[in-house]
Amino acid sequence: MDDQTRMLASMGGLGGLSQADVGDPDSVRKQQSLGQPPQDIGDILQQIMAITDESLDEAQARKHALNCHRMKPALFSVLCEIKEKTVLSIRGVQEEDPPDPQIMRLDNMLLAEGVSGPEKGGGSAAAAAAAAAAGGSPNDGSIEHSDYRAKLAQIRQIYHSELEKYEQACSEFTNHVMNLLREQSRTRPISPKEIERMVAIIHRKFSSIQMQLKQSTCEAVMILRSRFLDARRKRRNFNKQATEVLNEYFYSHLSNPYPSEEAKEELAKKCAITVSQVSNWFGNKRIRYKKNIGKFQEEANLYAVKTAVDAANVSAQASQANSPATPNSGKVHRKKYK
DNA sequence: TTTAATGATTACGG
DNA sequence: CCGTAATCATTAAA
Repeated sequence: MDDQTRMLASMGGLGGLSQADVGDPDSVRKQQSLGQPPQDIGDILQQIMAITDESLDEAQARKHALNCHRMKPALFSVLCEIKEKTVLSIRGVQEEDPPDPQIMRLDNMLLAEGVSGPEKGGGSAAAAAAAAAAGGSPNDGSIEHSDYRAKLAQIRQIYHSELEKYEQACSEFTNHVMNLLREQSRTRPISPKEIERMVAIIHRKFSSIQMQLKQSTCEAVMILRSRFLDARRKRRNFNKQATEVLNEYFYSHLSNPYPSEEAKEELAKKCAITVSQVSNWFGNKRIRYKKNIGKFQEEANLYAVKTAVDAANVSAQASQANSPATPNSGKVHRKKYK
């Protein structure tokens, strides 16, 4: 619109309103070559320039009259041509820009998270894949997962409704502007091409607004993911029996508390946790024990006598060739390593 | 509500 | 990848 106002201004500057040599010499020459007296052109231009000073009704009538003037098509095309030359530099600046990498990244992510893209099927599948890929716990994952899915669906719904709102607003605005420009093209040199360009500009603006929506949606998804998929936020202490098994192993191998992969697997099975959880536990235990042996002395003694008792039981049972009950007696595995 | 315990993650070295 | 050490975030205890 800037160019249009400038156009008017320049016309006003050139005009002198009643002079015969109004406007670009080119245009005058063209008009003359069409066999029209220059005075006619000047008169029309004067009417156009004066239109803003008239009352609304007068202006309306004047516009209609001008639009029906026999000179209108020729004058219109000439003015459009002049204008095209004037705004050429501006138009060169923003041509078709290639797809913004930023928005492509956002789009890809939204698609991957199942926020945009096809309907529910794809979405939940993506969510499931994401949850599984994060090394989810097979245990209580179902509850969290359904919760996660519900939240994701909520985000998706908001996203889509917002998107729809934007699109509607965009088309509404576009229509409005198009109608306005079409109406104004009765008295101002606005070519269809220019209207097209304006529409493109509007779409660009709206898509940049949409990018903000996508951005914030992505953020929301990331937060959601970190809340539900980051196990730190959903930590559950191991149950009593599991820590007992782990501690038993730890204190009975205090001189070398590094379970082999095999041993880890067995411990994991016994404790109903994953191998990596066993590794985490031993890592934490070792460092914390080392850091403050005194604090763990009591615990160490406790498990020492425990294993001693167990050992005694085992030997007693072995001597009796009997072992039906006591499922939780930590069988001391003769380890082969070292 | 403050504090200790605890499982998980991260940074870094081998 | 495995381990250590520091740190985070949550849970249980005070």
